[in-house]
Amino acid sequence: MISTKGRYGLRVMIDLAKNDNGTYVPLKDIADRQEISKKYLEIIVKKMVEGGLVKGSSGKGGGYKLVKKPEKYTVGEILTLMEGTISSVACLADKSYDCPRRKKCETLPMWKEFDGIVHDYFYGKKLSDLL
Amino acid sequence: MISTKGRYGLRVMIDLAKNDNGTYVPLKDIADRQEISKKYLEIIVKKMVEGGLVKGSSGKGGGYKLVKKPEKYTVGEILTLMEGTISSVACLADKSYDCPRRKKCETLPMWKEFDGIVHDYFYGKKLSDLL
DNA sequence: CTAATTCCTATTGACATAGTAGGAAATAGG
DNA sequence: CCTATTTCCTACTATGTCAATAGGAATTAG
Repeated sequence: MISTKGRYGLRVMIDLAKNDNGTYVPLKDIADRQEISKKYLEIIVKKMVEGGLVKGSSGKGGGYKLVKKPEKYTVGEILTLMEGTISSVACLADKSYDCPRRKKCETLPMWKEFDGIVHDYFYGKKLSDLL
Repeated sequence: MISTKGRYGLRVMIDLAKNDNGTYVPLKDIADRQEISKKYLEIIVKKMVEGGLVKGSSGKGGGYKLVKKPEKYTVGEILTLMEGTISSVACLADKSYDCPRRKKCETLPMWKEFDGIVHDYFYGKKLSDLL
């Protein structure tokens, strides 16, 4: 299940794309438009800055802006950053985890196939597709 | 993310299907084969009994058995019972929830489309496909 | 200098997850 | 009837995540 981090994060990205006029967009404006607490959005946006999705600028006239064009972002990369993983099962979320039942597990192939579908869907969808 | 309830539940169903000889299969055997604590499986299987997926019988010679043929179960119905919902976002998980931003939400159509894909995948997959 | 804004740390309440523990009730077979 | 086996039931617990809130420090444009 996608949490508010992923859902709100995506909405922030869309908001930034829609209100991009070259300058920085203050978080307060985004919070007002999206009807999400600005305080909570700070946590969300901080992650996005750390993950390199957006750029922040302090001080008056500051705010946030996208670092590339909306068509260059995939929904997948945004969700993966915000959620940590997009995998549907713990077995596949941690790539380094080597399950002892890997070979005999009857469900693993299904989870892998499903994960592939999910991956293809979200990485095939661009931020610009949501505007 | 599918929790152990859904993952283990599915494995119990597969185990029951594979070891179905007309009689009841004791949980101890399933726990041994699946390498999952029997105590924990009790919680899992209890849900499956309540949900009508399997039938339980107490006492010596007791255990659990499927109530229909493996090809009559979909993975979707099993996961939905165990997880509560299979929806990827809270907005869609609770059918009665009427989001005030429903009309202007730019992400909702995507979540709906994605949920459709997930639904089709899991409800199109039969328990018998996993044997 | 000031107002606006991000940046940073800490805290909280509620809930879910992944179990464990102990025993009561039921039942088949001798 | 007795016993071994098995489900059924209630309770408990530790850990973590979620969804925030709170207060203030640092930064910067005008």
